[in-house]
Amino acid sequence: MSPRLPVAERRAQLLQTALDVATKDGIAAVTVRRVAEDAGVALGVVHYCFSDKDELLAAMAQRIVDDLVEAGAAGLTEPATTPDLMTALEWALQGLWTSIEATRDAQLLTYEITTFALRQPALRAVADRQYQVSQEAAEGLIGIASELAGATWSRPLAEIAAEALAFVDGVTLRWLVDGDGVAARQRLQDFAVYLAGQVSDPGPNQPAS
Amino acid sequence: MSPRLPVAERRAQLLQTALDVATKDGIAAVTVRRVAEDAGVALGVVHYCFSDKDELLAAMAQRIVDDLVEAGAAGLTEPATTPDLMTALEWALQGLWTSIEATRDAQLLTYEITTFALRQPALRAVADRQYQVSQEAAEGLIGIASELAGATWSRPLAEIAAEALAFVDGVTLRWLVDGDGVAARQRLQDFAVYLAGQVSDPGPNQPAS
DNA sequence: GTCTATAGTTGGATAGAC
DNA sequence: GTCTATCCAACTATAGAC
Repeated sequence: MSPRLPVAERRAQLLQTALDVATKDGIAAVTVRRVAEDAGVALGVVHYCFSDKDELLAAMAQRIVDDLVEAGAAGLTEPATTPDLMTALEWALQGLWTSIEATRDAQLLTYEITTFALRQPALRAVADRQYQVSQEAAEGLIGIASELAGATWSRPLAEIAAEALAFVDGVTLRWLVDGDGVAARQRLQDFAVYLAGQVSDPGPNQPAS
Repeated sequence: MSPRLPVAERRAQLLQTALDVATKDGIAAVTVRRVAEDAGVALGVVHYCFSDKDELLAAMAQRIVDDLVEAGAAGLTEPATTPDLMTALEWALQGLWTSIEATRDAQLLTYEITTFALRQPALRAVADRQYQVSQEAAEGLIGIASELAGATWSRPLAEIAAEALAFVDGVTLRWLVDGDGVAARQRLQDFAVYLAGQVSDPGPNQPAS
């Protein structure tokens, strides 16, 4: 059925198939059989490319984190005009939310991966790295927003970013349950106001009052 | 091995065993076999008490939610003195955190249940109810704190509580990964400061300056 | 009414064919 | 080097014994 392929290409194909399955039906639906079937290869081919199921899951988790890095970097394009801090933070959070809302299943999957990784000692590093990457992305996003506005934080950027990350996580999780995107956006808006207050120097660009 | 028992008692026993398994090893470890084995009964007994595995899982989710209600109610005891708003909010959040920190596995399980329920159309109501209950608990806790201080919120209590709930969720999730309880407590402390600013009337009891 | 013994399904892994 | 055919373990569910 499927033509003979070098192992590296097969691996990539199977990894993508596994991610498709997980995104669509959850991590519990990822079985060696299901992946083989969806990819159109025999069962054993998966075990030829991945020593066991755990290696496949670890590769999936790694890919998701890598994609996160890429998406985070892509979202950090600077606008032409120079906004005040609150406007910059609103842009950052609303832009972030737009991409979250467009990838519901992928968001749900990241929470599944996190809890899954926390239960499996072998995947502990995956969860750690997931947050490390998210933390860096948050610092990048908030750092750029404050640079645009020329503002200076009154507390370490890392801690500001950690709080923002926690809030976005919580808001996203609730949105996954209640589906209320309007409420989620409003909560992020409120949080932008809070963040904008965490500065020692608000920068040169102040909003018209 | 195990003596004959009326179905209601068996059901309660098996439900508790299932929760113990899930708390210890995750929801994926909850199999009909494992529950039967840990409870010391034959396999079929579980199917006699629960029509199928889904009913067992649904019952587990319901029990967790019920326990949440109970724990929330228990935490709402009023102290003797009358604090200012920020002190009251700190008490509320730090007390909440103490109970979260003491039940790490149970916290992880609630996130697992949430994502699990979101993947299973039949359990959709479980996730909804999980948040409904949490929301009510949050409103209760924050409502009491502000009543103690005699403060009046500038926005609907429901929305204040929703934001606090989101933040606590996010902070807890991260703590599950990085284990940094000190950082978590500090984040909740910062959030208490934010909340204390969300009033139209801070109440009669002001902190000594 | 309660529990046991057994059937049938799905899953992970591997020896060996090409 | 790549893939197929097969094995064995673990699971859910039920028919029927006590």
